[in-house]
Amino acid sequence: MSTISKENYLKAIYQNLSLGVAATTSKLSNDLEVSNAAISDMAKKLSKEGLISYEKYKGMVLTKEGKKIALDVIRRHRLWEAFLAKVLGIPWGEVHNEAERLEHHSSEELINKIDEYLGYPDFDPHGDPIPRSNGNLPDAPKFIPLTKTKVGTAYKIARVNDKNTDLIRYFTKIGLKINGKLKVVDRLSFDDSLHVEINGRPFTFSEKIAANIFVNEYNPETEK
Amino acid sequence: MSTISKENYLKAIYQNLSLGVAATTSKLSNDLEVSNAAISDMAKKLSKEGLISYEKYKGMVLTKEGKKIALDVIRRHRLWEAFLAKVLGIPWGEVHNEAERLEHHSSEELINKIDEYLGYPDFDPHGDPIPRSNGNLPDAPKFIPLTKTKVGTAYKIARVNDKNTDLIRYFTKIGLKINGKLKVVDRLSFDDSLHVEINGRPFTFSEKIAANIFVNEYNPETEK
DNA sequence: CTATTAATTTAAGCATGCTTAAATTTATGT
DNA sequence: ACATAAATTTAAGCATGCTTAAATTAATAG
Repeated sequence: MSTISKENYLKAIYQNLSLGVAATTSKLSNDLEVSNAAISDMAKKLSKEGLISYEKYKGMVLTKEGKKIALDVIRRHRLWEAFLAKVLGIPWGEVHNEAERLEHHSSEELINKIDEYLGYPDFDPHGDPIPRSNGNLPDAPKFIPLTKTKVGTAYKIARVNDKNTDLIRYFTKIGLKINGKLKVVDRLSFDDSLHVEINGRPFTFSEKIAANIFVNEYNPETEK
Repeated sequence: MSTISKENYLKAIYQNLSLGVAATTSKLSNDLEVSNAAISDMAKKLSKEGLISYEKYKGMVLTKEGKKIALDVIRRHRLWEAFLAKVLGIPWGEVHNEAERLEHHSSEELINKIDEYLGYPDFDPHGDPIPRSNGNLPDAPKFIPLTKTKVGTAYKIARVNDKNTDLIRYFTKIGLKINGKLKVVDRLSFDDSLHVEINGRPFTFSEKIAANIFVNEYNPETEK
């Protein structure tokens, strides 16, 4: 049987794997803020239930069924984020924490109603793609980490990491928003910090901040 | 510390006491669908935490603090019901089950946003009063159970029990709605079944159904 | 290649909130 | 009043999902 805890484990495994990061015991221990022993324990259970495949000391991979559950949890999470932001005007930096709890307590019918209400959106307020009810992700260009962009080039801001409320508040403050334009002015090789321009104003991002921002090619034709 | 389970116990105790029903072990066991032993167990814990006062074999009473939590859970429940019905158009018979889960997973900020969005409503879709954020209940005339009404009199439908989806679906089907008019035509002494008129159409309610409907005086002046 | 370090797993234990079965207390009928 | 029934509590046990500490396996440096 699936529980809140198992949903969270599956989601965390999915999110690591989808970023190309191995779902190891220590990585998950860090992500989920529980001990290594707890991860090891749960890995056995999820494996026995056929939701992950797991060999001792080797990390975890989702089975088809495990992936389906993970995507469903993510769907619920992102739809809640979009819904709360749109209807209640909750700031995009704060919807994550609410969604983190609500995602485990909503019927499929409720989630589909929210989806319908929002007009079947493809992305949540942070630019993350929302899995459809059939489990597919909408097509979208692959996100480019701001850390890997070219100096002198303009990009479209496509996604920010949804997990840090304070950082997103700062983004709001400086006018950084999804689908906005960002120009990479310079990158200091000393610390990989970035000089960028947003709405004509200059800002400097540490590498750590830049790692939370993702962009796409900027296409002046399709933008206003 | 308060948990989902404790919130549910406190809510159930409150709801019994507010109907003038003693919060005994067996009553709560029935309401919460757990064993008598579980109730007994929890009674000790809640008592130790100062949320109820409890003497063995004597039933439970909420302390001030326990009542505060109970009212807060009820507030969350009823605001969710109102919100889901209004925004998503979820039928009034179905919002209860969703609210039953969401009530335990919403921050105070979220609940207050919902309250604000709805314009600080006094009643939920079933006619139940919504506790305010300060813990007070809105003033309202006391509900009269349909079972205690006078034959030949017209009443305003004020509240229905929110717990039975099927029954509420039936109410919808026959045009029974909150604030609607209902005339008591006859009561059979044999089984206390009621003949009523709603929108000019006659219906018969068993006593069991009537016990789930509550009314107020009908005032033709204030009604349209 | 081996010693040391890092990562992971196993073992034992704990809190929560249930269960069933047995014991106990309270209520009821005559 | 007193036997019986009903209600309640106690006892023992279980599943979940954690913890810390010890044991084990894998990775890495020299």
